[in-house]
Parts: sequence; structure tokens; C-alpha cells
Amino acid sequence: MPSSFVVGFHRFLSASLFLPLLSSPVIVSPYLYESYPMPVIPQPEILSSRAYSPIAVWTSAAPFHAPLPNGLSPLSGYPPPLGRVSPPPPSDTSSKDHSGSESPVSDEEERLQSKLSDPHAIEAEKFQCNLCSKTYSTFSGLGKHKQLHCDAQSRKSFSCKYCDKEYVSLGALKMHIRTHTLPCVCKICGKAFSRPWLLQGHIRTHTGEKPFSCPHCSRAFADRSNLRAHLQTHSDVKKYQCKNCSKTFSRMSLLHKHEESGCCVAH
DNA sequence: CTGGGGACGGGGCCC
DNA sequence: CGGGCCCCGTCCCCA
Repeated sequence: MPSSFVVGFHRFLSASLFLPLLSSPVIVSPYLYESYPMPVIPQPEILSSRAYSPIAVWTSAAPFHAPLPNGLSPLSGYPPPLGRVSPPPPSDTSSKDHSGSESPVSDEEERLQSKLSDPHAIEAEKFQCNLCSKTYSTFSGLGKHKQLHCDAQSRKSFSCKYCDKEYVSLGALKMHIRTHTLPCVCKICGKAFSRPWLLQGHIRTHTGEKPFSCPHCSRAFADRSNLRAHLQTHSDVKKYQCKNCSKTFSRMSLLHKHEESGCCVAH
């Protein structure tokens, strides 16, 4: 995904919007931010109030072969699939909305049900939707109703007005909308971010602050993820392993490159 | 071409 | 419910 640089809706940003990022670290006084009245920039004093604790994974007592974070085994094969989380089970909170708008298929289903509901011919309907409490005389009828109507609506209920994404919770939607509105703007270069901590990390590119130090060498990083990737370079056995040649890589992207380059052409 | 660093995006979890 | 943080991941660039 190309990195977005969408900041156009912030009126006060003008020519500085599309200035390239400063290529060399520039020491910027943290007090520079304080001089701005806009509240979007967090004060640098609160950027990193917590002292960085060295990564527990790479303790000196267990160099390079300690268990990886999250219970990852260094040679456990491929990392988990990219899609980490499947949508949560449908909640019953949205079921109250299903009686109002009927899809054409549902209307047809309703008519069929109406025909079948002859009090002289049909016994009580036995199959009830657990989401909207509608009842159907046949299991297949209920199944079609749920597939085309109830489940589809309850699975994703909150739609983004800026794109087609939908979310199961309002909180998740609001979080996503921030990726469109980008309310956190860097005062130095005008770049905008969706979350304050993303801006904090970006500001380090200006200040040169690197609070994440490698316990095994003198390198330091502004980004914890980059330190984590760097720690892999100290390991004999890296996290991502080719399932064909057993070669290990520090990053999934390197494993992918390796696979695409021909090692694993045989599927 | 490969490996590594820099920068960043986004979902989930916790408080 | 919102903010902060963590983790996983991607993309780009460079040596």
C-alpha cells in the first residue's frame, strides 16, 4: 500500500504540504511545538514519558535463542496468515433493524411464507432466526433468509462514508475514519497522520530521537518495530523460514523475495 | 540481487 | 468510549 500523504483538508497547511521530508536529521527544539496554538501536536514532554525497557526477548542470559515474542518459535515455519482476525460472531444488537428494509429476495421469501401460512394446511413454523426472530417453516427458508439478509447485515454494520469499508463496531469505524481525516499534523513538515503516536514516531525523524536501543550492538532506532526487525539480524535462526530450503529470513518481505526469486517455484 | 534500515499503516488490547 | 500502546506488516530505499 503506498503511503498516503493526504493532508489537503487542513487549511493552514499550504506550500509546506508537499515539501519533501528533510533528508538529514535536523535538531529541532522540542519547545518549538509549544509555540503553536494548535492542539494537534502533542507536547514532546509527553511523547515518551515511559523509560524504554530493553526488549526482554534478547536477554543476556539467553542470547539469540530465547523464545520469540508472542510465543513464536523461531523455527515454527511460516508466520501466521496475514489476516489475523476473522470477524467476530454477529452480535444481536443490530437485529432490531432488520424488520424495516427487505431485500427483493426476502420479499419473495415472505410471499412464499405467506402462501404456506394457510392456517388450514400448515402447522406452526418451526425455524426461527436467532437474529431477528422471524420464523420459517423450512430450514432452507431460514438458511436463505440468514445468508441474504440477517447475517450479511449483522456481520458489518458501520460503513465508512469516505470509502467502502465496513466495520462491526462504531469504535472501529471511528478509528478507520481517522485514516481519512488525518487529524494529527506535523508542525514541521505538515505531514498528517491518523493517530497521535504515528505523529510522535514521525517527529522523531525530525528530532533524531532514537529511544529504542539494541542490547547487542550500539544501534538505536526511532521505531520499535524497526528494532524488532533489527534484532532478527542478531539471530542465527531467523523468524521466517522457507518451507522448501529451510533458509531463514529476518523479515517476511525477504522470505517473499526469496520465494519469488525461484527457490520455491515448485508449488 | 540480497539484506537491512527507515518510515509508516492499521487492527487489537488495555486502561 | 476514547486514547495510548503494542504488534504485525508493508513499502521504499540504499549499501
